[in-house]
Amino acid sequence: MDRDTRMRRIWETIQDIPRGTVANYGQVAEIAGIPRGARQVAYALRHAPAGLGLPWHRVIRSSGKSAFDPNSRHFRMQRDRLIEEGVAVINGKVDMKKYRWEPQLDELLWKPSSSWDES
DNA sequence: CCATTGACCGGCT
DNA sequence: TAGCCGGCCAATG
Repeated sequence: MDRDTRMRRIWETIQDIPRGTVANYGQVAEIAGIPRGARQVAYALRHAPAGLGLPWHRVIRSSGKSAFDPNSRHFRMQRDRLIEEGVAVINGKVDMKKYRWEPQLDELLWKPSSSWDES
């Protein structure tokens, strides 16, 4: 799988994260068909065209914390957007047990074959 | 080709 | 709970 295909799958997966829920990097990678690709998700997110309008704020670390520096503009934007969606952020942390995206099988299969074939 | 980097992760102290 | 640490893996230098 080449770089563009990987990034495309990652972006598509992130688009699927429902409002009011969050997903961690490793989870996005796995659903995108890239096991152990957490760092690739970070890369794809870093290089995503702004025009895609990805809900990037719904992607956080497995620890429940933002990947950004607490003093950064990104951190505040992420926190504010999550709160606006109804996701509780207590002491900079999200309760993963409660808000983690739990996609059902049919949610993963509605996509076109291009997203689940291998090679 | 080898070394470093990074919006990461999970186990262990 | 908070770090530290080794593992991870594509992109960069």
